Amino acid sequence: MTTIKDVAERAQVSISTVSRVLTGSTRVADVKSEAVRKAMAELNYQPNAVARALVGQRTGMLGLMVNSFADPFFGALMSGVEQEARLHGMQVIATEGHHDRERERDALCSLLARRCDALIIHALSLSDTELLELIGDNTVVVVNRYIPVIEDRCLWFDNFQAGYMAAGYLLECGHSQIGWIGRNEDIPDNRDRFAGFMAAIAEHGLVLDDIAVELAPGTAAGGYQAACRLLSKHPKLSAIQAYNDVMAGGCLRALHERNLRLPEEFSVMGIDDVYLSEYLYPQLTTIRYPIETIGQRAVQMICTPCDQLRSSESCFQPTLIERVSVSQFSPGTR
Amino acid sequence: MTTIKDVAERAQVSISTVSRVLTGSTRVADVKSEAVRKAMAELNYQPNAVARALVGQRTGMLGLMVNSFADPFFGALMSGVEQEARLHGMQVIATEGHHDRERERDALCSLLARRCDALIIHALSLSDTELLELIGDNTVVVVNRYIPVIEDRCLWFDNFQAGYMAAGYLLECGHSQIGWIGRNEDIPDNRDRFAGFMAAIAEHGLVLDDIAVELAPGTAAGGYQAACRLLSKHPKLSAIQAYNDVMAGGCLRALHERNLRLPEEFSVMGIDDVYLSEYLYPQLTTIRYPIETIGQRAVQMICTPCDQLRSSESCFQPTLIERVSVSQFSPGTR
DNA sequence: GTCGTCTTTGAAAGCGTTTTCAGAAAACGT
DNA sequence: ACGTTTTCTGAAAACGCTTTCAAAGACGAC
Repeated sequence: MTTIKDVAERAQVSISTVSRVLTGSTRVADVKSEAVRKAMAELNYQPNAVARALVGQRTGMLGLMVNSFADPFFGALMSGVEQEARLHGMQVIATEGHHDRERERDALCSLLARRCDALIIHALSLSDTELLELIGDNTVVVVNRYIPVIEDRCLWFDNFQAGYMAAGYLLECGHSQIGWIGRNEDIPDNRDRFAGFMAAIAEHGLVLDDIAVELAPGTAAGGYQAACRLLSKHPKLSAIQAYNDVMAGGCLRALHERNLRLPEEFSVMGIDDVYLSEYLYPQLTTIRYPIETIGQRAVQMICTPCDQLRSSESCFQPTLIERVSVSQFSPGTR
Repeated sequence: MTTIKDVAERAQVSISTVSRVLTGSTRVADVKSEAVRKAMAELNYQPNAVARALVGQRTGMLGLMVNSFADPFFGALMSGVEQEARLHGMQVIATEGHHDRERERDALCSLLARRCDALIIHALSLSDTELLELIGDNTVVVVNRYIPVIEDRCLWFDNFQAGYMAAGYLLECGHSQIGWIGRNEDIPDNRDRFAGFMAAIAEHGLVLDDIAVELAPGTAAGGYQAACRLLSKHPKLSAIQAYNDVMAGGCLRALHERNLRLPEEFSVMGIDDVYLSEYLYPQLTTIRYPIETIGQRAVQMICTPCDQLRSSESCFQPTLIERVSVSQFSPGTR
């Protein structure tokens, strides 16, 4: 690798001068500046970002931790983050937490050891205390999670409202025999969505006993299994609300296998509005989680000076995306 | 940030000694070693990876460039890479190329400037020459692309065979009026898949004129549009082969809108076998592109000493994944 | 011609590590 | 007790860069 020294020698100047034309911090005589530029081009010189980071106390790297790269939800988050990061000249460095305490801890440590200028974290398995201890006084933005002590560094989604809105829509469509397919892991998202869901149900005069509930892993396969159990146990159901779109996808498969006409005979609703949901059949009616926007916003919080950052909500609100998987309840069609 | 110096002072030893217990390179007296360990714990010391990288000429970072994080195909690639990288104690640092020459160049330069120990590159827009010039003598693995000069650093997929296999399967099922939905960008993947497709068609005694072809952007929306055009222009079609699963997904939507019963009345086939395809309705019959495996293998090529690496194919072969979107052609059902 | 003011430059310190080198202390053999 | 190894340790150089500091020139004013 050619270094600044090589360039300096070739251009017959000191390394200080080369550094100056590199950073543009100080005026350099035109002749020398030109010579340096020529030497750099000839040697195909590329400044060593590692050395720069060491002396400048700034790596230009943005650490990002998500559960899994393969999940389209996190794909959207990462895309939002990378786009905005690039705008600010930052490089994303990413790890997977895999919803596992040890992995999340390791991943975070690795990011920290590499001295990222800031971290964007989506962690589910670490406790608030552990997380806070790990991040120390580093600049972070925590997405999809609300931690009181660092409220101003959190961006989260109103999961309660999402569940509430979903149930509300289903009820509005006339469904009263509704099933809930949730995750069997006790994570806040699941709790809040279910709580919102139940709140709407209760407001409507129904009680928990009217609701069929099945839990499974938060995957399509999980959704499929839960739906199968639900359908065999509760033949009178006319609609299912899934924890998220991916589980709803599995749920649809179970319904198709039973040769139900969708949405005429049965309605399904998701939450998240991931990439996938538009291509399911029927296209999934869902609640939008603006995760890409959250990613962009996280980067803005990090890269924009406080005074320029027009303050806005930290809690993102759900919006209803009406596609075709939910229809009015028509008694007796089934 | 606490540095090695702080630890040294606290433990009453020189920084050399601290460094030694850190790296474990030399024996250190038990008393001192213990003191150092204690000091590190008390100060919550984490060695600075930047400084280590500078002196050690090794960053422990694996640069990865893909088209887009949000695309499930690349999600799978990234997942494969990260898993294997973690096994080897490497950290992934990723960028998006967005299928754009400038972006790809910038992304690569950024990775190079950061002195990644190796690069895994998926680039479509850069020419072979440009790519070779950029990478210089860095360690790289190029995925999904064959560059003769660095054949031994390439991992690619037999796209021709994939197209050939797909058409073969469709023909075997009795279809003879087949449509092709391709990408309107002239990329090698598209060319090769189509060439393979046509080769099988020709072997079967059919000619190009028997084939309906429509091109569109390589997205679900593109697939949808192309399918709409195809169906209105060629009413006698009984099957469509799409460039990939995502386009096939859009294609299915067009078919559903026309109220065709699938797969009885119409068959659709994809290529890639991404995450998505299992949850389409009907579940997509496709050709598997083992992209996650390719990602893992790329890391192995980088991290495993040559002599230990049991040599294996650089060209990955497609396999047929029979799901339900393709059925035997039965004349007159439509 | 002398002085003060700018502009431009190179030397050197420093960023946080690892590693080489050589010296001090301990252990060993006779 | 003495020389010879062996073990352990700290000083210092190095990695490639930025930045401070001070010196050298250039220039104009008097």
